[in-house]
Amino acid sequence: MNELEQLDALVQERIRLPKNSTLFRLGEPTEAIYALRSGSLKTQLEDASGQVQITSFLLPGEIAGIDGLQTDIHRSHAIALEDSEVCVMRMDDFDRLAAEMPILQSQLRRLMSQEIARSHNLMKTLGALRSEQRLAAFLLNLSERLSALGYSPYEFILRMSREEIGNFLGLTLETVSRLFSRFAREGLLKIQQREVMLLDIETLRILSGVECAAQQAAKH
Amino acid sequence: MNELEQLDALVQERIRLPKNSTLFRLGEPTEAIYALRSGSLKTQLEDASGQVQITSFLLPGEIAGIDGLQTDIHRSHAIALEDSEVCVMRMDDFDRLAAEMPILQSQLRRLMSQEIARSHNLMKTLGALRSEQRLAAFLLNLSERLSALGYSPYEFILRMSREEIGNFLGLTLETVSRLFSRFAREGLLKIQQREVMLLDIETLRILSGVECAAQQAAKH
DNA sequence: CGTTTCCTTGACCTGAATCAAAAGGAGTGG
DNA sequence: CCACTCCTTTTGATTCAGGTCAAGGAAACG
Repeated sequence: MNELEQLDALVQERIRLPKNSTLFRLGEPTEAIYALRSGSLKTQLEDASGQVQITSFLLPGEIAGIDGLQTDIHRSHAIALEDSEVCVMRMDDFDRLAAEMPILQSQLRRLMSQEIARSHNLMKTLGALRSEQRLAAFLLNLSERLSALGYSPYEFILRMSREEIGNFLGLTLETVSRLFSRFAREGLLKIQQREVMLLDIETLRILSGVECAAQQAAKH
Repeated sequence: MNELEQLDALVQERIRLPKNSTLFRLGEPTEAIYALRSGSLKTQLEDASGQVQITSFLLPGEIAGIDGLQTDIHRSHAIALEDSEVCVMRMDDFDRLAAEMPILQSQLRRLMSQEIARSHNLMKTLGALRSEQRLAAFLLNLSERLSALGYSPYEFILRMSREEIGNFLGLTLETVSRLFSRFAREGLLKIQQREVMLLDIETLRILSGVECAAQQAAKH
C-alpha cells in the first residue's frame, strides 16, 4: 500500500470542482489539505495590488493546501483548470489519526519536504534559466508527471493558457507563444492550441539546461 | 520541568562553523536539522553542470536542512557566510521525543510551512518583479528580519557578496552594484562596501512593489 | 451566428546581460 | 611598513533577449 493510498483511507469527503471554481482562497482558514483525484488545479499568490504569481500546476495525486499550515490561513488561491475532484483531509481528523498512526506524520512531512524541493527548483528555473530553457523544462516536467500517472509522455493537453504558463515561468504570454512556434518550426514538438506532441525529448532536455553538463563532460 | 529538559537534550549538540565551511552538502544523508544560533548561512542548489542557485540566506533563529526530509538526502549545500554556530537536532531524537510531545510535530510542520511560504514569495519576486524591485524587496526583508532579532532595521552589514545577492535575485553582480549606486544617488540608502544604511524605507517599500496598491487605492 | 476570449505574429523598444577596464580593499610575505 | 597579489566592486560601452504595443486570426461559447 503506497503513501497516497494510505492517505486515501483517511478520506471520506470529496469535493467536485467545476472548471474555474476555487477550492480555497487566500485568507480563508486552513481546515484541511486536499489531494487531487482528477482534473487539474493551479495555485497562485496574490498581493494587495492584485498582482498574481502562479506557484504550481497540480495533477492528480498531488496535494494542495500544505502552505498555510503555519498560520492556519491560506496564503494562496487554488483554482480548478478543468472540472476536477479532490479528496478532503481535515487537519483535525489527520491529527487524531496520526496519534495512532505515526507514519502519517512522516508522510505529511515528506509531502511538505517535496513541496519545498519543488519550490526551490522552480526558484532556480526563474532565477537562472533563459526563456527557452524555462519552457523546455516546463514541458519536460509535465511530461514526466503525466507519464508517472500512466499517460503518454509525448502527447498531452495543456490545461492552462499561454498567459498562465507565462505567469508561472516569469515570461509574457507573447514570449511563450513565440517559443512554441519556434520549437515547432525546429521540429522539437507539434502544437495546436493546447494539444502538444513532443517529438524530440532529447533535444528539449539538452535545451532545458542539462546541456552545460554535456558540454563540460565533452571537455574532459 | 521534564519537557524542557527533554527539549534541551534535543539540542545539546552544537557545531561551530568557520566562515566558508559547509554545514552539509548536496547528496549527504539527512540526519538532522539545524537551528542557526549565531552568524549567517546561505543554502544553494547545484546541478550537474555546476550551475548554482542560492535559495536562502539564513539569520540566527532560522532553520537549515528541512528540505531533504523527503528523500533523506540533502538537496542543497549549506555554507557559512561568516563564523557561525548551529544547534543540531537529530531526526532520530526528534521522532522519539515527538512521540511523547506531539506539539513538536506541529512545530516542525509550522517551520516547513513557513519555508514553503517563503519560497513561494521568492518565486513571485523572481517571476514578477523588475531588478530594482527585487533589490528593494531584498533589503527590506533583511531589514525586517534583523529588526525582529533586535538589531537596527536601518543599519546593517551584508554578509554576502554582490555576486551572491545577484545569484539569489536572478540578476548579475553588475546590476546589483549599479542598483546600489543608483539607490545611493537617489538618497534611499548609503552603502560603503557591505555596510548599508537605509535612509528612506518608505520609498524603498513603494519601489519594492507595494506602489501598485497605492496607485490603485489612489484611483478610487 | 455574433461575441468574446485566446493565440499568433510583427515592429519596436528597453532593461538587464555582457564585455571590458580600472579602482578599491584585504590579505600575504618580504 | 610597504609592495605585491588577489578578489571584490564600480563604472562605462555595447548588445540582445524578452517586454510592450498593436493588429489579425482562430477557437470557444452563449
